[in-house]
Amino acid sequence: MHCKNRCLRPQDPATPHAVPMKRMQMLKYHHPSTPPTTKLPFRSSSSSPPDPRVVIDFLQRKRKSPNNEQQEREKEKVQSPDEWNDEELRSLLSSASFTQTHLLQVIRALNDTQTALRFIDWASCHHSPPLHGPSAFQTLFDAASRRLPNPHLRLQELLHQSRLRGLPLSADSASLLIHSFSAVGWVSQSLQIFHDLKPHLRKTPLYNHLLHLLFKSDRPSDALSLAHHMFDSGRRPNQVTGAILFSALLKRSNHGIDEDSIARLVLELGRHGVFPDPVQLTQWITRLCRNCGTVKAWDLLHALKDLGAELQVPSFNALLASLGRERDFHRMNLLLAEMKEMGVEPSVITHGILINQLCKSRRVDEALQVLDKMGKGDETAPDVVTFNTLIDGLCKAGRQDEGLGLMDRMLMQYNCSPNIVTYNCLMDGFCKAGELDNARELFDGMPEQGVPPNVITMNTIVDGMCKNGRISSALQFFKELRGKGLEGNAVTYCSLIGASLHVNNVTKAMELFEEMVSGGISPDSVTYFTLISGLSQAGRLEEASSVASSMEEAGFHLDVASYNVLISGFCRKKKFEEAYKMLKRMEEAGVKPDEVTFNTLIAALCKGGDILTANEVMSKMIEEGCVPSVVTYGALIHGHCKVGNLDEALKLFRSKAASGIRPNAVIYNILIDYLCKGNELDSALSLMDEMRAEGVFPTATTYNSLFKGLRDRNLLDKAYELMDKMNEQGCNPDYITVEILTEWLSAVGETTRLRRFVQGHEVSVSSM
DNA sequence: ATAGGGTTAG
Repeated sequence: MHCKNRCLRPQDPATPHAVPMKRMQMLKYHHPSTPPTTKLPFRSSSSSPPDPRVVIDFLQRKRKSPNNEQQEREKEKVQSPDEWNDEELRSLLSSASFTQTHLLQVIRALNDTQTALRFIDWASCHHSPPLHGPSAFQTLFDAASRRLPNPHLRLQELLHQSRLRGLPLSADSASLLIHSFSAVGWVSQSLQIFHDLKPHLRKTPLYNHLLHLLFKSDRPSDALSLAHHMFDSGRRPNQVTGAILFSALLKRSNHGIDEDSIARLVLELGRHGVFPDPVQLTQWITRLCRNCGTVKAWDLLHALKDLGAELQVPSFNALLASLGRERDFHRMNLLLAEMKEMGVEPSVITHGILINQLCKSRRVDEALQVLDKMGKGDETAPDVVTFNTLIDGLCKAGRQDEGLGLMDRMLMQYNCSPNIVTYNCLMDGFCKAGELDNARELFDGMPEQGVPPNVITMNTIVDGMCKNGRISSALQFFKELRGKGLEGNAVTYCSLIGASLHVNNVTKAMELFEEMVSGGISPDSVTYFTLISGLSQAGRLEEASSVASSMEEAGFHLDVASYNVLISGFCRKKKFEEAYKMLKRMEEAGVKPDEVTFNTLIAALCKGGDILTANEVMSKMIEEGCVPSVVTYGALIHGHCKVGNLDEALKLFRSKAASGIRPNAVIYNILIDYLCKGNELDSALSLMDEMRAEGVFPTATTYNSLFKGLRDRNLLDKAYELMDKMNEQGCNPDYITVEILTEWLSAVGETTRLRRFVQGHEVSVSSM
């Protein structure tokens, strides 16, 4: 009786000891799915099984001890079972009750792997029923994994032997091997084992282990594919799967991966009842909002809600805040209604988000109403952040006095102490309103309230002083605080530099810049822009260009606005070559010229009377996908006026107005100015009427042009009429208005009317 | 929840 193809025949004369590899790979072992059909003849019917100990002794006694060379050679081969006296071993194991279990006991008890392998091979052929190979190897793996040190090396060798025999791994063997290999970082070996495993043996815990391994090995996208593979093959995730995926995918290091794919994964887990905890869900929502927009986050939240996930206020808050940032009040209201319906109580944060949104939308009174609806003295009571939001809102709406009042109220009615932010907001409000003294008073009171000023406080006041033209006070204040240990930062210097440039004090600006850099404060992109813009406007293009170079050297890229400001500077100096060079540099740097870039060039060309080239640039503008706007046509209209072609200017004005481009005050002002200069005062006046009829309010510039025209013709009464209109309309005269009228009205002895005008009273009635 | 800029036509 031969066991062809199923086992190695011990009597095969060609290969008594070493079996060629090809033959080896043909070895087929007994496998549960392919039960042996052949019955072996040497089964005895009798008696109890022999003591496994006896078998073990036999196996070990009979085993030849091969020399090292032989051992090396034989490693790659399945050991021939011929080494034992076949008949003797057969009779030893012939008892019918010597089962698979006993065989495994024998294998387990054999200390020596080589002997064990030989025995497995023998028993797979000669025993009846044949030994089940995968189980035998599982026994070997199990034993090897317990022996220290380096069980993984022994397991690797055994795995090799198992593969040589074409044996599939049992689920337990695979799990054991994967655990051992992954513990020493053998990721691809672990994956290979998993891959070779029959799909029905790939159980959830094994998936979990590999998912964990892949994340630990910094292969998040592989982990993600494995997870998707898991779901696709119908394997159910459990809580552990969820715990691994949720926490790993929220880590900073795993932020590169596709959010969509993650969202799908979260949903898939949810379908199996595995949900992120409320904190994780909130983090997901925040991240989805930031990276993919609120719609994705909205969908996820609602899908999870439908799947029965536990939803808590913070998750809603995250979504509400993001909807607020997008000004999506409709969805905010829907979500709030849903919360109410689900019985999720809004928290202080929820109310804070609402208040913040209302304030940012300039609806401060409604925000104050929300405050009144909140609790007092319980956990739904407004906190310092709530008050700060409101105070800031009031200040930004120019209601800084009410802000101050609210600061008192928060302490008195809510027992809530103002903090540094409260003070900073209020001081900013006073500074922006030009009430520097009030700001200073608050500042001086801070230490005794136990709220020491910080760098934001300093910057707020420094900027306030700068914006109110008090640069030397600002410098003085800065110096004073430095003496008290407060250090400035890029923002401090930015305010000071910007203000210096604003008053054309380039020397001071550069000095401050030097001081800043030598003080170890790195300029940021805002500082660079401030410098470039200020220097360009001051006509210091060389310096501006060199700052732009340092900006690039510092690793910042110039943005469109920076290039535009430089181009505009060169244009103002009529250095068109330089302007075009800058345009080229900009394009080379990959920054696309925008509407402003083209308008700058067109305006400069028009100003120089080169309408032809201006039109060419406008064609390029359209080619590049930019749409000419009111500003573009305004520049061209100005160009036509400039070269004395008022008719062409009006023609363009009419045609563009007809095609739906609404002229603005600037365009009317240009035309009115040139009409006045061209002695067409009546047309100018009727254009102003038209302007009003179109809903465009005349500005001081409009009136200035007309006053000049009227003065040249000495049309006093018409001037009084306009002065009244100006007052009625609430249009403040600027210094030019005052200059023209002062000169004209004093010359004709009508200074009273001028005074009344400046004070805002009616001037045309002569009974004064 | 707080601080600095935002370019073009009169």
